[in-house]
Amino acid sequence: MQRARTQQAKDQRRKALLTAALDEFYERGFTAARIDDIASRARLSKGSVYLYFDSKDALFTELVKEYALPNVERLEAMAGQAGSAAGAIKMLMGFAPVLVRETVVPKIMKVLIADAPAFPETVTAYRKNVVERGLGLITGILRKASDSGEFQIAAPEMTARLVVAPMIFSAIWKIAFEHDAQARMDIKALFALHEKMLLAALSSGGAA
Amino acid sequence: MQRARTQQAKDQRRKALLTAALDEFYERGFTAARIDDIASRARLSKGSVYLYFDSKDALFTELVKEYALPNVERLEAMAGQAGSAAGAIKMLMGFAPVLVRETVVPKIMKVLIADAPAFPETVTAYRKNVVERGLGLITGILRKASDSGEFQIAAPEMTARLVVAPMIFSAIWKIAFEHDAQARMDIKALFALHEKMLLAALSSGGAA
DNA sequence: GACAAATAACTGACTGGTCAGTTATATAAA
DNA sequence: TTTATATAACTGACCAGTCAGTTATTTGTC
Repeated sequence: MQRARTQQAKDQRRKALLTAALDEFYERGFTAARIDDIASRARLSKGSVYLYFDSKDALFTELVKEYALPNVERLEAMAGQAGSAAGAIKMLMGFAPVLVRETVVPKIMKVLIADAPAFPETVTAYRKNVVERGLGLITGILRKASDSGEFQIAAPEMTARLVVAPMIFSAIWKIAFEHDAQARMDIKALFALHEKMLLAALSSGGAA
Repeated sequence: MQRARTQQAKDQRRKALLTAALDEFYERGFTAARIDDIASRARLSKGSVYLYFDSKDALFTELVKEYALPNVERLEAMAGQAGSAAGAIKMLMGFAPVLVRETVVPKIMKVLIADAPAFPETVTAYRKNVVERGLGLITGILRKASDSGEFQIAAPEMTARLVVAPMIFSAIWKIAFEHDAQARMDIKALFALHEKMLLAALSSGGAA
């Protein structure tokens, strides 16, 4: 095996190990996942894993830490661009299928759900830094829209959760069922409908 | 130890083992759960588990099988009573907090999500017999409402998924986050709002 | 009703296999 | 030649599943 001498090369190895770990944790669960398999996926041997991480636990917690933020930041960047709440919702509903189908988010979700009791601090950190922050973003948009008179929204925090719920639903669906091709779902259609119904509800005062 | 000599007593032991297994699988995950611990929870020794079940795997699959149906049936019974789609939705939204807080459904969900890849047939069976059947029930109600002119609903299957999404959302929230008291959510309020917004969207033609 | 024999539920020590983490050795690079 | 990186053989803890032995309960006999 060629050696990673530069810092850059080492970072690359580290990252390869993290994605390998995510895939193994995703497919087998934390306990059933073998360090040996994670190493092979990253084209290294087991011993080398311990050059980059202290333990299996460390692999897990650093994995979540590393993959957590980028997607919220992406979301925040997008939300900043939209002028109205309606515009922000449209943007979000366009982004949702990408989030579910093309990002690592559903995998992280599954891994976190599955092993929440074993890593309570990691889960709490994820909730605060990613979930609550994402919800807060949407809540803020809704509250602003309510203040400006665009919509009437009595409970923006709750409404934000309802905005987000179909994302969780479709991520879970994918995770749990879509290894079976028969169960595939038209996620774009789902979010197109969600957008329509949401805007209809908001503009007819359904959240007032 | 008192012995289970009658069939009834044996059924009771079996059931005790299944609920013990559910709790252990829920808290630790399938692989990390120890048969020894499941046995202790049911006040038996490890060896006795194998008098009632062939293997750890069997414990899992029979567990899901046994706990799956009753809740759909409960739902179907409730849905049969409602006259209108609006009535059915109100009923469902009243039942949802009970389902999330007081039934075994979120635990089963978690266990299934966590170990889906290890038990693909069990998961497929669950999807068909429980999830699709539950969704089908709601789809039917919506379709009937569309036919009778109560609401206009272009895609009842998709709409049904949006009706259900907040149930999954709150179940996942509970599973993942609520070991931390700080994260507790007002589920009743969530479903009250969902009901309002849903009915607003449907009656203003948001799903047409 | 008392006792013995038969039954079957139950137990826990044991086995075989697995796997996280360690370490002695090899080798690429400088 | 020295150093850092990688490897693979190794160790020890752990646990699913087994089975020989134990004992609660029932059944048969007097």
